[in-house]
Amino acid sequence: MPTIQDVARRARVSTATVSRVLSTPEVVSEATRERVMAAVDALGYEPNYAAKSLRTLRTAKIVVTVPDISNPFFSSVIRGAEEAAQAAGYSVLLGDTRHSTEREEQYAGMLRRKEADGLIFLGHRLPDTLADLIGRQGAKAPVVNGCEFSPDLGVSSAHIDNAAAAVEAMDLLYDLGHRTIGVITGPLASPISRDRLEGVRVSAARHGAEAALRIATGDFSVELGEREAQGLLAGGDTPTALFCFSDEMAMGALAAARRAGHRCPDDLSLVGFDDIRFARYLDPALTTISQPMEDLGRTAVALLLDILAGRQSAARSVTLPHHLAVRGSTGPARR
Amino acid sequence: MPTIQDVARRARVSTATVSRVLSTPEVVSEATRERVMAAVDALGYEPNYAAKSLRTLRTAKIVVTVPDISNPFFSSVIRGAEEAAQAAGYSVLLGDTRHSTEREEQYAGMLRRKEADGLIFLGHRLPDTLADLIGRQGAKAPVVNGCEFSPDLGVSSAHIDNAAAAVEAMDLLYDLGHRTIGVITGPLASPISRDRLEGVRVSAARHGAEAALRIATGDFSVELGEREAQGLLAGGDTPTALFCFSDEMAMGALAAARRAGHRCPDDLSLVGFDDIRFARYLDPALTTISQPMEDLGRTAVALLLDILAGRQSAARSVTLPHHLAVRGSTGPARR
DNA sequence: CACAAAGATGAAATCGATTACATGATCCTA
DNA sequence: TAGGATCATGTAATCGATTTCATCTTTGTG
Repeated sequence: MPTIQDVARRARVSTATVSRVLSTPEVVSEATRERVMAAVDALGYEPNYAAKSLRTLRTAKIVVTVPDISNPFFSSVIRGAEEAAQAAGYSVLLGDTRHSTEREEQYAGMLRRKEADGLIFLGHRLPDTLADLIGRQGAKAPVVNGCEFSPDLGVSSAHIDNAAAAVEAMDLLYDLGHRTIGVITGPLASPISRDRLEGVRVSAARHGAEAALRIATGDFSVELGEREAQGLLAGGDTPTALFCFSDEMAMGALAAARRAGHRCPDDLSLVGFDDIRFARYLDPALTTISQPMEDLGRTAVALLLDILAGRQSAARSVTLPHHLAVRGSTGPARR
Repeated sequence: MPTIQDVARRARVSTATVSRVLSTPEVVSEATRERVMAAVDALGYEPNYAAKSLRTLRTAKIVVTVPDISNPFFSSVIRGAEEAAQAAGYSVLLGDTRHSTEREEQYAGMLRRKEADGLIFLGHRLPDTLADLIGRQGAKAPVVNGCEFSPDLGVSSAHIDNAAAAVEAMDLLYDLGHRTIGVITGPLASPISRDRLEGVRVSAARHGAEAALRIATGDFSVELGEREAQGLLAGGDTPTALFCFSDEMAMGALAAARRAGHRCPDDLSLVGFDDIRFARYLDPALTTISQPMEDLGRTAVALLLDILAGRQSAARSVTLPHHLAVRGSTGPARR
């Protein structure tokens, strides 16, 4: 691999000039510039990244941690993040934490080692390492939350209005005449779940149906969606509608309902959350809250870049629009 | 941020000793080691990554490029890759190429800049940059293919026996009495598609049904699966079974079939490929070729690590086992 | 007890870039 | 035409680690 020295020698200039040609060509004379570029091309020179990074203290990398990359919601958010990062000259270090605190800490360590310039976390847990960092640097800490909103963390974030979305979903069901409604939440440790649950309660209260709520705790996975739905549909006073906090869980719930002999939407209405690519291909097509997943990723990156550029004094939280996509899985309650 | 100098000063030793304590503690006396570690802890020292990398010429990073991270097959492979990389002390740089040659080249450039030690590509296109590298270094080039097998590229790879898998899928359909069978392939530029198509033809020939094959070209996406299925089901001499080269396309095909009034599996049998997490939750549960997706990722990383460790002289290709998961979407042909 | 071997540590070169400062050449203006 | 301003380029310090080689101490052996 040729170094800047080789290029300098070949072009008969100093390394300083080579460096200038590559980063601030306008201060170099036309003739020299051409000579240097010729040498660069001839040798196939590319600046060594580690050397550059050591000198400039910039890595042009951001870490994105995610509890499970094989979850389509997260992979779509990552996709948006990767796109925006790439466009801004950054690359993405992927951290699949598999819900493990230890791995989260490990990835957070990359910031301390100057292995990355910033970090976006898509889960809800803020690793201790980062909490320290935020304690010291406040809003200047290069950390952004990808889709949850926890005002108390003091971290910028991109998210939708989860409570409002949940209200819309529940309102739809009540308007269709449902009374006894089952809800399968995500892990309650996550603010995203708590916000949605809050929305569920608000809507139920408004419709005087709080006592008719049937709440089960899931974890966003298709497996638990199936199991919890089975539980909800087994008891007496069976719900006539189910609201799942993720499309994956709705998929599981649909399978459970089918197995229990309920037809959707005739016997059971179903609402999901996220609007993953497959939602509309289910049978029936899934009514769901549509989140701008890629945009969440892009926005998170934009927030992080603002911090890295130093134009950010307080934590900002951006609320992106969502909408309720009404499809075939919801229908009037049968009496 | 404290540097190795700060630690050395505080522990009253040279930087060489600090470095030794951290990388080869056994050559340092007990007393010194403790003194140094105390200083490390007190200062919260972490070795600067760029400096280390500059000196050692190792980055402990591998690039994984993928045509579309939001595709569940790819995200599962990536998941396995990330896990294996992490376990071996490497981290993963994610390259979502969005099927763009330009982006592929861009990521390949990371190898030249020593921004990463190796690269795994999950698509089928080998960027020119890498072709050069392989031309120069042969099997020692730190490049591995993630799921396609192209012997002519001279690149190690991890994959299943796609042709054999396709034969099994088709045999199942013929054994169920189907004759006119529709096939929705992936892009024919990809060897993976061509191998599977070859398997399809072999099975058809064996059953004397080559003339009854109906072949459409898809791109692995749910959207094209739907459209191509619609086309196949519209013509005269409608197939009674469909074999799709991805579960996503099968999902689209299922939706198209439903819309066209075919019931699955009564009127139309359906076989997918991949066995993504959702396959078994479709209605009916999808019969499909089950690929060890995470294992493909892990194996690709293992191959790459072998190359990086210098214990690899010729390109190796590892064939992992697959199996045909027979579920509800296939049934006897109605006459 | 002398001398070699083994063990522990330090001094300094090195990796490959960037950049502050110095220098020399050219140009313009009074 | 002298003097400063402007422009182009070079010299060398610097970023923060690792590692070779040298030095000094300790231990072991005949």
